[in-house]
Amino acid sequence: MSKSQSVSMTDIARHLNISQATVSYVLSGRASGSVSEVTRKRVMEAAQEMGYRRNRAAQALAGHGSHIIEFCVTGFYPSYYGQILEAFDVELRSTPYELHIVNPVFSNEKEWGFSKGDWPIDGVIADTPLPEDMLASLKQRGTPVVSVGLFTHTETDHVFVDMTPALLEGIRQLAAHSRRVAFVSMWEPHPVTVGYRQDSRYPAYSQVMRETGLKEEMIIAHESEGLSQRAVAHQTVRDYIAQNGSPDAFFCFNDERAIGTLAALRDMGIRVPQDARLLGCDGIEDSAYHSPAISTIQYPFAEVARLSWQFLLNRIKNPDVPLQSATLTAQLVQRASSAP
Amino acid sequence: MSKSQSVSMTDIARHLNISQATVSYVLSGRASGSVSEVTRKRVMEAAQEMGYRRNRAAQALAGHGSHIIEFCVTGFYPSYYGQILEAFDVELRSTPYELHIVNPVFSNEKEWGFSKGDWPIDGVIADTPLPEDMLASLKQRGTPVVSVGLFTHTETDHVFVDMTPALLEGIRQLAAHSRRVAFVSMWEPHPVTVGYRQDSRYPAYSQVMRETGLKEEMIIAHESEGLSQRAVAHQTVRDYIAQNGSPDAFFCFNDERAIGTLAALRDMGIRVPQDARLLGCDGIEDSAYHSPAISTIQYPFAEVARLSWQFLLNRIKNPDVPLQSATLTAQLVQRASSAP
DNA sequence: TTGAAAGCGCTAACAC
DNA sequence: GTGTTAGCGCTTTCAA
Repeated sequence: MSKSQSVSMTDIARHLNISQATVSYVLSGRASGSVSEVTRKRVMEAAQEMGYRRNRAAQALAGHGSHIIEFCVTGFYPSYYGQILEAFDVELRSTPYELHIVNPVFSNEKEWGFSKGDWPIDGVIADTPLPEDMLASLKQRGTPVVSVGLFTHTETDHVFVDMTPALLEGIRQLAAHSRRVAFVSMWEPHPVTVGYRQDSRYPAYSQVMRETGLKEEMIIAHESEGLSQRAVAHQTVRDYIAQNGSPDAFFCFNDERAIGTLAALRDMGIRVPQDARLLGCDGIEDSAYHSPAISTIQYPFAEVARLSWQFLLNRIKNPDVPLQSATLTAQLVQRASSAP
Repeated sequence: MSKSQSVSMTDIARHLNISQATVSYVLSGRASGSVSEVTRKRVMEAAQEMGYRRNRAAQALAGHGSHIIEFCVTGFYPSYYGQILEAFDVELRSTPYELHIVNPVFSNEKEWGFSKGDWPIDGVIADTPLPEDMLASLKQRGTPVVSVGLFTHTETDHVFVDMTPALLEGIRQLAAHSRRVAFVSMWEPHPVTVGYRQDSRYPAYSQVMRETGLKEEMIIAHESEGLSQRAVAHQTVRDYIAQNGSPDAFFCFNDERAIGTLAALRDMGIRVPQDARLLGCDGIEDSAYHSPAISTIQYPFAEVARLSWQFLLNRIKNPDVPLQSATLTAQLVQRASSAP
């Protein structure tokens, strides 16, 4: 492995015959008031010429704060991830902080001696529930955590997205004109979880089925190695219909599955919305561009990013503020796919 | 800002009344053969109990290598970014390396004294051309760089994706049955660039227009603040058709613009492929799921990730290997949208 | 088998 | 104004 040829402050100091501390003062701009203009100029020029770049690892080690925000999320694709990441990225653009994306599922594996991502961090944003031990260790060391989305930890700062009202509204509309409303889900119905909020999609679906006296029809399109969510949904729904005939309404766990379902229906010659109606969830951009446009529950990407960054920054600057939490209410977006 | 409460090796050493070096031996697993089993056990247990986590900044500073791979790309969304990022993420999952995503456009701004992303890095993968000065400074310090995709630097290791054959094939097919073939582009035609490869979409389009004697029709759908690529294309193409009547074929700069164009055509009551045919570029997953399915030039995401990671790792381990380069040839994927 | 000590590049308190 | 000095948490000789 090649030795890194970086230019250090010491190099500049030696070159200029001054002390390294002075170089630090100038380059960090911290006590630059107490450095003569002449020296300042010389340092800046030397830094430029010699190609100096700071070493953030050293800076973080010596000083306080790394300006790293660890963003816990389970992938970069599909678009839900892309859109939430983009929203946070935009939010941090005008700050000195930067996103360090970590997948808690894999980073926690102790395969490499220790997990990836053990950088000194100033805070974490969790778009997915954190493992118990990770949460505990963050708490112990006093690292600010904001948890975000549908599965927020209730004991950390959080921005919760409440889909229940929109979910009930949307599924009720589906049910109002249908005999069979299927739920294209990701999982079998869940036992109730603790420590963070329960996913509200199945409960909402189940409630409406009870209200209307319709029978629950679960179509489970799991995560699958090497297959996209929409590909799995496509196939699963096609098989399901072949075996069971078609429901006349589909509520899908997310827009990915809604898109896959739409493809399946097209394959089977079932027209949307005339023969079967469709409701997705998340509000990724794609849902609006399909034909027919897919009705969905709109996740407020930008607002989530804005608010949670505000919470996090607030706590970084002032660790002792009381628990910050907010609830954003997702909206039902009616489009052609669910028109009665 | 709260003082970080982390447990250090020194803490463990003090607790166990041994030297910090020994703790390092055990915990890093480096010279663990030469540490007694008893000591090893005690250290491991203490580390566990006290909640030790390594400090990668310190590790990187003291040792060699940070295991950070800087991935230069200009965003997380739309899906092209998501898919390329996901492909690399998968590739690195089984290694101790991790991706640090940096947008060279913004990271290079010197607004905070220095740019973001000045971490010690073991290598960089560039999905977008790097600014001259960044490239020079990487070269100077001997950091391995692999440049990737359609705009590869020719003087670094690179994995180039050649779209030209597929492009020519696709556009020729479009032209063969049409009187007006428009190019829904991102930019006005470019002057020739140096140092890295020229984008081949306009040249291919232009060549086919010359071959067939058809007139070039450029529809420019720029990047636009706060509007997605497909939204801009949607609007731009709609306006264009309203003013100029409709071409009977559209070659689009990427699938995002193809999706936007498809929406515009739908708005205008122009049927695809009967009245107008459509060809996209990139091969993002979405393109396959639209109706009609959109023909496209398939970017080989997984192969690019696999090959370029191989190149990079190779050079990290052996800095003096001769220039590594490969060309992957993109394939035309014919789907309903361009059926004659 | 273990410990002492130097040093990675930087910050920050303090002395001159 | 500028230099001296002591770390930050870790790796890595070199001695013991």
